[in-house]
Amino acid sequence: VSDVADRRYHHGNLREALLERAAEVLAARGAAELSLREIARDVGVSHAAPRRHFPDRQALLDALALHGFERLAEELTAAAASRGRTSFRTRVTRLAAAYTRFATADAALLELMFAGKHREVDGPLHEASDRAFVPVLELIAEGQASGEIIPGPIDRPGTVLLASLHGLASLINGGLLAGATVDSTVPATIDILLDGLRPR
Amino acid sequence: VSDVADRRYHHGNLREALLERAAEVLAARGAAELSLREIARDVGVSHAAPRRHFPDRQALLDALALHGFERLAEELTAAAASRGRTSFRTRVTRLAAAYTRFATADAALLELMFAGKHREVDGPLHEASDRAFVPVLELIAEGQASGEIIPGPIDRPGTVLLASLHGLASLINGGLLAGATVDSTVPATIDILLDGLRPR
DNA sequence: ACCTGAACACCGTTCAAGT
DNA sequence: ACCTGAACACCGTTCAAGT
Repeated sequence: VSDVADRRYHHGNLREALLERAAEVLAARGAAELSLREIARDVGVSHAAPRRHFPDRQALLDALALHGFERLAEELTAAAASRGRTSFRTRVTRLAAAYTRFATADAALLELMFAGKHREVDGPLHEASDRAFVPVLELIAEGQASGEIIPGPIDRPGTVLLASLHGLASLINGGLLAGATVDSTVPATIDILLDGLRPR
Repeated sequence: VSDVADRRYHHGNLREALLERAAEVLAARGAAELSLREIARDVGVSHAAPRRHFPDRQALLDALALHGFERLAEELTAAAASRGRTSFRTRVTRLAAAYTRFATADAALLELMFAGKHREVDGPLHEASDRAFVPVLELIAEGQASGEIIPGPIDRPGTVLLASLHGLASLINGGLLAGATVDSTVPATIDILLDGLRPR
Protein backbone atom coordinates (compact mmCIF):
# COMPACT_ATOMS: atom_id res chain seq x y z
CA VAL A 1 0.00 0.00 0.00
CA SER A 2 2.61 2.49 1.07
CA ASP A 3 4.88 2.06 -1.94
CA VAL A 4 1.91 2.71 -4.19
CA ALA A 5 1.21 5.91 -2.27
CA ASP A 6 4.86 6.91 -2.45
CA ARG A 7 4.92 6.36 -6.17
CA ARG A 8 1.85 8.49 -6.72
CA TYR A 9 3.48 11.49 -5.09
CA HIS A 10 6.08 11.23 -7.78
CA HIS A 11 3.36 11.40 -10.34
CA GLY A 12 2.14 14.83 -9.52
CA ASN A 13 -0.52 14.62 -6.86
CA LEU A 14 1.48 15.60 -3.79
CA ARG A 15 0.09 19.09 -4.13
CA GLU A 16 -3.48 17.81 -3.87
CA ALA A 17 -2.62 15.53 -0.97
CA LEU A 18 -1.07 18.42 0.94
CA LEU A 19 -4.04 20.68 0.29
CA GLU A 20 -6.49 18.03 1.36
CA ARG A 21 -4.73 17.32 4.65
CA ALA A 22 -4.14 21.04 5.27
CA ALA A 23 -7.85 21.75 4.84
CA GLU A 24 -8.61 19.11 7.48
CA VAL A 25 -6.13 20.58 9.95
CA LEU A 26 -7.38 24.10 9.24
CA ALA A 27 -10.97 23.15 9.98
CA ALA A 28 -10.02 21.21 13.09
CA ARG A 29 -7.47 23.47 14.72
CA GLY A 30 -7.21 26.76 12.81
CA ALA A 31 -4.56 28.42 10.68
CA ALA A 32 -2.35 29.35 13.64
CA GLU A 33 -1.79 25.69 14.49
CA LEU A 34 -1.28 24.53 10.95
CA SER A 35 2.27 23.23 10.64
CA LEU A 36 3.84 22.55 7.29
CA ARG A 37 6.08 19.87 8.77
CA GLU A 38 3.16 18.09 10.39
CA ILE A 39 1.22 18.03 7.14
CA ALA A 40 4.22 16.69 5.27
CA ARG A 41 4.54 13.95 7.91
CA ASP A 42 0.84 13.09 7.73
CA VAL A 43 1.05 12.77 3.98
CA GLY A 44 4.18 10.63 4.19
CA VAL A 45 6.75 12.92 2.69
CA SER A 46 9.82 14.77 3.93
CA HIS A 47 9.38 18.21 5.44
CA ALA A 48 11.16 19.84 2.52
CA ALA A 49 9.02 18.22 -0.15
CA PRO A 50 6.12 20.71 -0.02
CA ARG A 51 8.50 23.41 -1.16
CA ARG A 52 8.21 22.21 -4.78
CA HIS A 53 4.51 23.01 -4.70
CA PHE A 54 4.27 25.82 -2.16
CA PRO A 55 7.25 28.14 -1.81
CA ASP A 56 6.33 28.90 1.77
CA ARG A 57 3.64 28.43 4.39
CA GLN A 58 1.69 31.48 3.27
CA ALA A 59 1.45 30.06 -0.24
CA LEU A 60 -0.30 26.99 1.15
CA LEU A 61 -2.67 29.15 3.19
CA ASP A 62 -3.38 31.28 0.11
CA ALA A 63 -4.19 28.15 -1.87
CA LEU A 64 -6.62 27.05 0.86
CA ALA A 65 -8.29 30.48 0.81
CA LEU A 66 -8.51 30.39 -2.97
CA HIS A 67 -10.12 26.98 -2.87
CA GLY A 68 -12.54 28.31 -0.27
CA PHE A 69 -13.64 31.14 -2.56
CA GLU A 70 -14.11 28.69 -5.41
CA ARG A 71 -16.30 26.46 -3.27
CA LEU A 72 -18.24 29.50 -2.03
CA ALA A 73 -18.80 30.59 -5.63
CA GLU A 74 -20.15 27.13 -6.49
CA GLU A 75 -22.52 27.01 -3.54
CA LEU A 76 -23.82 30.52 -4.10
CA THR A 77 -24.33 29.83 -7.79
CA ALA A 78 -26.26 26.68 -6.97
CA ALA A 79 -28.38 28.50 -4.41
CA ALA A 80 -29.13 31.32 -6.83
CA ALA A 81 -30.39 28.99 -9.54
CA SER A 82 -34.13 29.49 -9.25
CA ARG A 83 -35.97 26.23 -8.96
CA GLY A 84 -39.59 26.67 -10.04
CA ARG A 85 -41.51 29.84 -9.42
CA THR A 86 -40.23 31.36 -6.24
CA SER A 87 -40.56 34.88 -4.91
CA PHE A 88 -37.67 37.28 -4.94
CA ARG A 89 -37.61 37.29 -1.15
CA THR A 90 -37.35 33.52 -1.07
CA ARG A 91 -34.48 33.54 -3.52
CA VAL A 92 -32.58 36.14 -1.53
CA THR A 93 -33.20 34.19 1.66
CA ARG A 94 -31.88 31.03 0.02
CA LEU A 95 -28.74 32.79 -1.14
CA ALA A 96 -28.25 34.29 2.30
CA ALA A 97 -28.71 30.90 3.94
CA ALA A 98 -26.17 29.37 1.58
CA TYR A 99 -23.64 32.09 2.42
CA THR A 100 -24.06 31.85 6.17
CA ARG A 101 -24.11 28.06 6.07
CA PHE A 102 -20.80 28.03 4.24
CA ALA A 103 -19.35 30.65 6.55
CA THR A 104 -20.36 28.97 9.78
CA ALA A 105 -19.46 25.45 8.66
CA ASP A 106 -15.74 26.25 8.82
CA ALA A 107 -14.96 29.31 10.89
CA ALA A 108 -11.20 28.99 10.45
CA LEU A 109 -11.54 28.85 6.67
CA LEU A 110 -13.74 31.93 6.70
CA GLU A 111 -11.18 33.82 8.77
CA LEU A 112 -8.43 32.76 6.41
CA MET A 113 -10.42 33.84 3.35
CA PHE A 114 -11.28 37.26 4.70
CA ALA A 115 -8.12 38.01 6.65
CA GLY A 116 -6.40 41.21 5.69
CA LYS A 117 -3.34 39.32 4.56
CA HIS A 118 -3.79 40.00 0.90
CA ARG A 119 -4.85 43.57 0.56
CA GLU A 120 -3.33 43.94 -2.87
CA VAL A 121 -6.04 44.96 -5.26
CA ASP A 122 -4.67 42.56 -7.84
CA GLY A 123 -3.90 38.90 -7.27
CA PRO A 124 -5.84 35.68 -7.83
CA LEU A 125 -7.33 35.76 -4.33
CA HIS A 126 -9.01 39.07 -4.94
CA GLU A 127 -10.30 37.88 -8.29
CA ALA A 128 -11.66 34.72 -6.69
CA SER A 129 -13.54 36.70 -4.05
CA ASP A 130 -15.00 38.91 -6.77
CA ARG A 131 -16.18 35.83 -8.63
CA ALA A 132 -17.73 34.41 -5.46
CA PHE A 133 -19.81 37.54 -5.00
CA VAL A 134 -21.15 37.55 -8.56
CA PRO A 135 -24.31 35.49 -7.82
CA VAL A 136 -25.23 37.92 -5.03
CA LEU A 137 -24.80 40.95 -7.25
CA GLU A 138 -26.69 39.28 -10.10
CA LEU A 139 -29.65 38.64 -7.87
CA ILE A 140 -29.58 42.25 -6.72
CA ALA A 141 -29.56 43.35 -10.36
CA GLU A 142 -32.59 41.16 -11.03
CA GLY A 143 -34.32 42.78 -8.09
CA GLN A 144 -33.58 46.19 -9.52
CA ALA A 145 -34.94 45.15 -12.90
CA SER A 146 -38.16 43.86 -11.36
CA GLY A 147 -38.53 46.92 -9.15
CA GLU A 148 -37.97 45.21 -5.82
CA ILE A 149 -34.62 46.83 -5.10
CA ILE A 150 -33.75 50.52 -5.15
CA PRO A 151 -32.17 51.61 -8.44
CA GLY A 152 -28.71 53.07 -8.79
CA PRO A 153 -25.20 51.65 -8.67
CA ILE A 154 -25.40 47.98 -7.81
CA ASP A 155 -22.59 48.24 -5.24
CA ARG A 156 -24.79 50.25 -2.95
CA PRO A 157 -27.40 47.61 -2.16
CA GLY A 158 -24.88 44.89 -2.93
CA THR A 159 -22.44 46.05 -0.31
CA VAL A 160 -25.13 46.31 2.33
CA LEU A 161 -26.30 42.77 1.67
CA LEU A 162 -22.82 41.28 1.56
CA ALA A 163 -21.70 43.13 4.67
CA SER A 164 -24.75 42.04 6.61
CA LEU A 165 -24.35 38.40 5.68
CA HIS A 166 -20.64 38.38 6.34
CA GLY A 167 -21.01 40.24 9.62
CA LEU A 168 -23.75 37.91 10.77
CA ALA A 169 -21.60 34.89 10.03
CA SER A 170 -18.57 36.43 11.74
CA LEU A 171 -20.48 37.29 14.89
CA ILE A 172 -21.98 33.81 15.08
CA ASN A 173 -18.57 32.21 14.52
CA GLY A 174 -17.06 34.41 17.19
CA GLY A 175 -19.76 33.31 19.60
CA LEU A 176 -20.79 36.91 20.13
CA LEU A 177 -24.47 36.37 19.39
CA ALA A 178 -25.78 34.65 22.50
CA GLY A 179 -28.19 31.95 21.34
CA ALA A 180 -28.33 32.95 17.71
CA THR A 181 -28.24 30.37 14.96
CA VAL A 182 -28.21 30.81 11.21
CA ASP A 183 -31.77 29.58 10.89
CA SER A 184 -33.10 31.99 13.47
CA THR A 185 -31.37 35.15 12.33
CA VAL A 186 -31.06 34.96 8.55
CA PRO A 187 -34.76 35.24 7.62
CA ALA A 188 -35.31 38.09 10.09
CA THR A 189 -32.26 39.92 8.78
CA ILE A 190 -33.34 39.49 5.16
CA ASP A 191 -36.80 40.83 5.96
CA ILE A 192 -35.33 43.98 7.40
CA LEU A 193 -32.80 44.41 4.61
CA LEU A 194 -35.29 43.91 1.81
CA ASP A 195 -37.50 46.49 3.40
CA GLY A 196 -34.65 48.95 3.56
CA LEU A 197 -33.62 48.17 0.00
CA ARG A 198 -37.15 48.61 -1.41
CA PRO A 199 -37.66 51.51 -3.81
CA ARG A 200 -39.29 54.51 -2.16
CA VAL B 1 18.54 54.90 32.67
CA SER B 2 18.50 51.17 32.17
CA ASP B 3 18.82 50.26 35.84
CA VAL B 4 15.84 52.47 36.57
CA ALA B 5 13.86 50.66 33.90
CA ASP B 6 15.03 47.31 35.24
CA ARG B 7 14.01 48.25 38.73
CA ARG B 8 10.55 49.28 37.59
CA TYR B 9 9.85 45.87 36.13
CA HIS B 10 10.38 44.58 39.62
CA HIS B 11 7.79 46.98 40.84
CA GLY B 12 4.90 45.56 38.96
CA ASN B 13 4.65 47.17 35.56
CA LEU B 14 6.22 44.49 33.38
CA ARG B 15 2.73 43.38 32.51
CA GLU B 16 1.84 46.81 31.15
CA ALA B 17 5.12 47.10 29.26
CA LEU B 18 4.54 43.73 27.59
CA LEU B 19 0.99 44.62 26.62
CA GLU B 20 2.04 47.96 25.20
CA ARG B 21 4.77 46.47 23.04
CA ALA B 22 2.56 43.55 22.02
CA ALA B 23 -0.13 45.96 20.85
CA GLU B 24 2.42 47.70 18.65
CA VAL B 25 3.61 44.46 17.10
CA LEU B 26 0.04 43.27 16.61
CA ALA B 27 -0.92 46.43 14.74
CA ALA B 28 2.24 46.39 12.65
CA ARG B 29 2.56 42.73 11.72
CA GLY B 30 -0.49 40.79 12.95
CA ALA B 31 -1.09 38.13 15.58
CA ALA B 32 0.58 35.35 13.59
CA GLU B 33 3.92 37.12 13.70
CA LEU B 34 3.71 38.13 17.32
CA SER B 35 6.50 36.37 19.19
CA LEU B 36 6.58 36.25 22.96
CA ARG B 37 10.36 36.03 22.97
CA GLU B 38 10.72 39.04 20.73
CA ILE B 39 8.45 41.14 22.94
CA ALA B 40 10.37 40.10 26.03
CA ARG B 41 13.60 41.12 24.27
CA ASP B 42 12.17 44.46 23.17
CA VAL B 43 11.07 45.20 26.69
CA GLY B 44 14.44 44.21 28.10
CA VAL B 45 13.57 41.11 30.03
CA SER B 46 14.35 37.41 29.75
CA HIS B 47 12.14 35.24 27.58
CA ALA B 48 10.78 33.41 30.60
CA ALA B 49 9.77 36.53 32.49
CA PRO B 50 6.38 37.07 30.78
CA ARG B 51 5.24 33.78 32.23
CA ARG B 52 4.58 35.43 35.62
CA HIS B 53 2.00 37.66 33.97
CA PHE B 54 0.76 35.57 31.08
CA PRO B 55 0.78 31.79 31.49
CA ASP B 56 1.09 31.35 27.74
CA ARG B 57 0.99 33.16 24.43
CA GLN B 58 -2.79 32.88 24.12
CA ALA B 59 -3.20 34.63 27.48
CA LEU B 60 -1.34 37.64 26.13
CA LEU B 61 -3.46 37.64 22.97
CA ASP B 62 -6.62 37.37 25.08
CA ALA B 63 -5.47 40.35 27.14
CA LEU B 64 -4.95 42.35 23.95
CA ALA B 65 -8.42 41.43 22.72
CA LEU B 66 -9.92 42.33 26.07
CA HIS B 67 -8.22 45.69 26.01
CA GLY B 68 -9.55 46.18 22.49
CA PHE B 69 -13.12 45.60 23.61
CA GLU B 70 -12.64 48.05 26.47
CA ARG B 71 -11.38 50.71 24.11
CA LEU B 72 -14.21 49.99 21.69
CA ALA B 73 -16.70 50.37 24.53
CA GLU B 74 -15.20 53.74 25.42
CA GLU B 75 -15.28 55.05 21.88
CA LEU B 76 -18.82 53.87 21.25
CA THR B 77 -19.99 55.37 24.54
CA ALA B 78 -18.37 58.67 23.62
CA ALA B 79 -19.92 58.61 20.15
CA ALA B 80 -23.36 57.80 21.55
CA ALA B 81 -23.32 60.74 23.96
CA SER B 82 -25.61 63.17 22.19
CA ARG B 83 -24.08 66.56 21.77
CA GLY B 84 -26.77 69.17 21.28
CA ARG B 85 -30.00 68.48 19.47
CA THR B 86 -29.26 65.93 16.80
CA SER B 87 -31.57 63.69 14.84
CA PHE B 88 -31.78 59.99 15.55
CA ARG B 89 -30.32 59.25 12.13
CA THR B 90 -27.33 61.47 12.85
CA ARG B 91 -26.70 59.76 16.14
CA VAL B 92 -26.84 56.30 14.58
CA THR B 93 -24.52 57.43 11.81
CA ARG B 94 -22.05 58.79 14.37
CA LEU B 95 -22.09 55.54 16.29
CA ALA B 96 -21.62 53.57 13.09
CA ALA B 97 -18.74 55.79 12.04
CA ALA B 98 -17.09 55.30 15.44
CA TYR B 99 -17.42 51.53 15.12
CA THR B 100 -16.02 51.31 11.61
CA ARG B 101 -13.27 53.82 12.38
CA PHE B 102 -12.13 51.69 15.32
CA ALA B 103 -12.40 48.51 13.28
CA THR B 104 -10.48 49.74 10.26
CA ALA B 105 -7.78 51.53 12.27
CA ASP B 106 -6.28 48.22 13.40
CA ALA B 107 -7.36 45.29 11.27
CA ALA B 108 -5.23 42.78 13.16
CA LEU B 109 -6.75 43.80 16.48
CA LEU B 110 -10.24 43.47 15.03
CA GLU B 111 -9.45 39.97 13.80
CA LEU B 112 -8.07 39.03 17.18
CA MET B 113 -11.13 40.37 19.00
CA PHE B 114 -13.63 38.58 16.82
CA ALA B 115 -11.73 35.40 16.12
CA GLY B 116 -13.53 32.23 17.06
CA LYS B 117 -10.89 31.38 19.62
CA HIS B 118 -13.06 31.95 22.63
CA ARG B 119 -16.43 30.51 21.85
CA GLU B 120 -17.16 29.75 25.47
CA VAL B 121 -20.32 31.57 26.44
CA ASP B 122 -18.74 32.55 29.72
CA GLY B 123 -15.37 34.22 30.18
CA PRO B 124 -14.23 37.83 30.53
CA LEU B 125 -13.80 38.26 26.79
CA HIS B 126 -17.41 37.50 26.09
CA GLU B 127 -18.50 39.85 28.85
CA ALA B 128 -16.28 42.59 27.46
CA SER B 129 -17.78 42.23 24.00
CA ASP B 130 -21.25 42.40 25.49
CA ARG B 131 -20.31 45.61 27.29
CA ALA B 132 -18.89 47.09 24.10
CA PHE B 133 -22.20 46.54 22.32
CA VAL B 134 -24.28 48.20 25.04
CA PRO B 135 -24.19 51.71 23.53
CA VAL B 136 -25.46 50.34 20.22
CA LEU B 137 -28.32 48.47 21.84
CA GLU B 138 -29.19 51.47 24.02
CA LEU B 139 -29.49 53.69 20.99
CA ILE B 140 -31.72 51.11 19.32
CA ALA B 141 -33.89 51.04 22.44
CA GLU B 142 -34.20 54.81 22.29
CA GLY B 143 -35.22 54.54 18.68
CA GLN B 144 -37.90 52.05 19.63
CA ALA B 145 -39.16 54.35 22.38
CA SER B 146 -39.40 57.29 19.98
CA GLY B 147 -41.02 55.18 17.28
CA GLU B 148 -38.18 55.27 14.78
CA ILE B 149 -37.27 51.61 15.09
CA ILE B 150 -39.55 48.59 14.81
CA PRO B 151 -40.75 47.34 18.19
CA GLY B 152 -40.07 43.88 19.57
CA PRO B 153 -37.05 42.16 21.05
CA ILE B 154 -34.09 44.50 20.85
CA ASP B 155 -31.79 41.76 19.53
CA ARG B 156 -33.61 41.71 16.26
CA PRO B 157 -32.79 45.22 15.03
CA GLY B 158 -29.64 45.22 17.18
CA THR B 159 -28.19 42.15 15.51
CA VAL B 160 -28.86 43.52 12.06
CA LEU B 161 -27.12 46.79 12.85
CA LEU B 162 -24.13 45.17 14.56
CA ALA B 163 -23.73 42.58 11.82
CA SER B 164 -23.84 45.21 9.10
CA LEU B 165 -21.27 47.41 10.76
CA HIS B 166 -18.97 44.55 11.57
CA GLY B 167 -19.31 43.02 8.12
CA LEU B 168 -18.63 46.35 6.46
CA ALA B 169 -15.47 46.82 8.51
CA SER B 170 -14.31 43.26 7.82
CA LEU B 171 -14.81 43.55 4.07
CA ILE B 172 -12.97 46.87 3.98
CA ASN B 173 -10.12 45.46 6.08
CA GLY B 174 -9.90 42.44 3.82
CA GLY B 175 -9.66 44.71 0.81
CA LEU B 176 -12.71 43.08 -0.73
CA LEU B 177 -14.60 46.29 -1.37
CA ALA B 178 -12.87 47.82 -4.35
CA GLY B 179 -12.62 51.53 -3.73
CA ALA B 180 -14.81 51.66 -0.67
CA THR B 181 -13.87 53.75 2.33
CA VAL B 182 -15.60 54.13 5.65
CA ASP B 183 -16.78 57.63 4.82
CA SER B 184 -18.31 56.61 1.53
CA THR B 185 -20.16 53.48 2.65
CA VAL B 186 -21.28 54.08 6.23
CA PRO B 187 -23.89 56.82 5.61
CA ALA B 188 -25.36 54.95 2.65
CA THR B 189 -25.56 51.75 4.66
CA ILE B 190 -27.21 53.49 7.61
CA ASP B 191 -29.80 55.07 5.33
CA ILE B 192 -30.80 51.68 4.01
CA LEU B 193 -30.78 50.03 7.42
CA LEU B 194 -32.84 52.73 9.11
CA ASP B 195 -35.38 52.42 6.36
CA GLY B 196 -35.57 48.68 6.86
CA LEU B 197 -35.78 49.07 10.61
CA ARG B 198 -38.57 51.64 10.47
CA PRO B 199 -41.94 50.61 11.92
CA ARG B 200 -44.44 49.56 9.26
C1' DA C 1 11.49 16.75 -12.24
C1' DC C 2 10.85 15.65 -7.65
C1' DC C 3 12.17 14.46 -3.16
C1' DT C 4 15.57 13.72 1.04
C1' DG C 5 18.59 14.91 5.02
C1' DA C 6 21.20 17.90 7.45
C1' DA C 7 21.68 22.54 9.00
C1' DC C 8 20.29 27.16 10.72
C1' DA C 9 17.87 30.39 13.25
C1' DC C 10 13.99 30.84 15.44
C1' DC C 11 9.86 29.52 18.43
C1' DG C 12 6.69 28.33 23.10
C1' DT C 13 7.01 26.09 27.32
C1' DT C 14 9.09 24.27 31.49
C1' DC C 15 11.83 24.36 35.61
C1' DA C 16 15.57 24.66 38.74
C1' DA C 17 18.06 28.34 40.48
C1' DG C 18 18.99 32.96 41.80
C1' DT C 19 17.84 37.71 44.26
C1' DA D 1 7.50 37.83 44.67
C1' DC D 2 9.73 38.17 40.48
C1' DC D 3 13.10 37.16 37.12
C1' DT D 4 17.12 34.32 34.78
C1' DG D 5 19.41 30.59 32.11
C1' DA D 6 19.53 26.27 30.38
C1' DA D 7 16.94 22.64 28.30
C1' DC D 8 13.40 20.40 25.35
C1' DA D 9 10.64 19.69 21.52
C1' DC D 10 9.04 21.87 18.01
C1' DC D 11 8.91 25.27 13.92
C1' DG D 12 9.87 27.51 8.70
C1' DT D 13 13.32 27.92 5.42
C1' DT D 14 17.41 26.78 2.78
C1' DC D 15 20.44 23.90 0.09
C1' DA D 16 23.46 20.34 -1.34
C1' DA D 17 22.73 15.79 -2.65
C1' DG D 18 20.30 11.88 -4.28
C1' DT D 19 17.06 9.21 -7.82
